[in-house]
Amino acid sequence: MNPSSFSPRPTERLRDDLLVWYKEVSRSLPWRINRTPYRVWVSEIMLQQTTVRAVLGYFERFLERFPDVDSLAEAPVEDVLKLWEGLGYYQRARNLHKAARIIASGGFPETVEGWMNLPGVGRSTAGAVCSIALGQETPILDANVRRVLGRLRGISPGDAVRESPDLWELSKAFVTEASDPGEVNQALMEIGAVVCLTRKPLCTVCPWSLDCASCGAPEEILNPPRKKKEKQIRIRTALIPSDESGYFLVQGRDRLLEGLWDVFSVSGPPGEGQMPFGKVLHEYSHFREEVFLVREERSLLEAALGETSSLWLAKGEESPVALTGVARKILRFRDSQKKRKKP
DNA sequence: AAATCGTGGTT
DNA sequence: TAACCAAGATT
Repeated sequence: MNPSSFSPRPTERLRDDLLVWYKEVSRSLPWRINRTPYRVWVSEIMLQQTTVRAVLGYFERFLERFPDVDSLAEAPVEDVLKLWEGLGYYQRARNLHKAARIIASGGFPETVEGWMNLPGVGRSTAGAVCSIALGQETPILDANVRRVLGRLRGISPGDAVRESPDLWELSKAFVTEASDPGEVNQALMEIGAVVCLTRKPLCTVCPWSLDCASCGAPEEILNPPRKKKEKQIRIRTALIPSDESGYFLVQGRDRLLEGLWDVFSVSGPPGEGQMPFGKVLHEYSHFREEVFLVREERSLLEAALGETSSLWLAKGEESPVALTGVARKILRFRDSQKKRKKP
């Protein structure tokens, strides 16, 4: 906490300083250049739980292939997933596509409530789109803003429930009567992304250092350890044709990885007599997976597949369908690769 | 309302 | 290297 001289200025003054700071240091990002509802919406969906760096390339490719909402609506969902391949949280892509078809027939929503009716759009994303693309005084409360405003007012992450009414109200105060509410919201996110860092915030370069209830606070206050839940380990065995000519691909599970393609596998460890020639580890949000790699006669695999719909991907061929992350790891796997221990 | 849903980078 | 983290939404 700040010493006795601590006396935060009114929100309006804080906003002014924030905007001055933002004008000086803001990164030039493609979705900040041309703030149409379509571009802002797509960027906000991609940026959910995803870093700016990871999104940049995807955003450019996506807008080149789908320059407007009509082209997105008309596309098959498989094409959308292929462009999303590797970005994760694939329900975002499916929801984006669904929403595009709704927008294509009914037009873009013009209110927060309207946007929230679209699949994949919650209050924070709706607030971002309405402020950035439509100039409305709509607040946001994403992870950045929750952390920044929580620290400003001394609300620890433990106290700040996900939908803290206090923090929503404070966020609303920042955009109220702002000349460019979208600019304010982006500045709030930006300061969270580059100054008010989760672990070690750069308070010395923060425009609010004299106003912040948490400036200089120890790290265990700023970022208290969360409850750690042990990640369950699941084991699978990927079955790869022994002639090494390629791979059988099958579709992902029900909700997890829906619509993506994976290397044909069975659950559990290799059976008796199956000597794995490799192992691939993969980490998901809430569990980790060990995939043993086993060779089998191609004819045996075809029999095992039975009626299961599958695709054949020749070795070295670029996949025309969207692959899961773990599938791409398996495809990259080479027998020769051996882990070298550091000297 | 706690669980679910991906991935790549950082520490 | 294991753990943590990033412009959340949905059920």
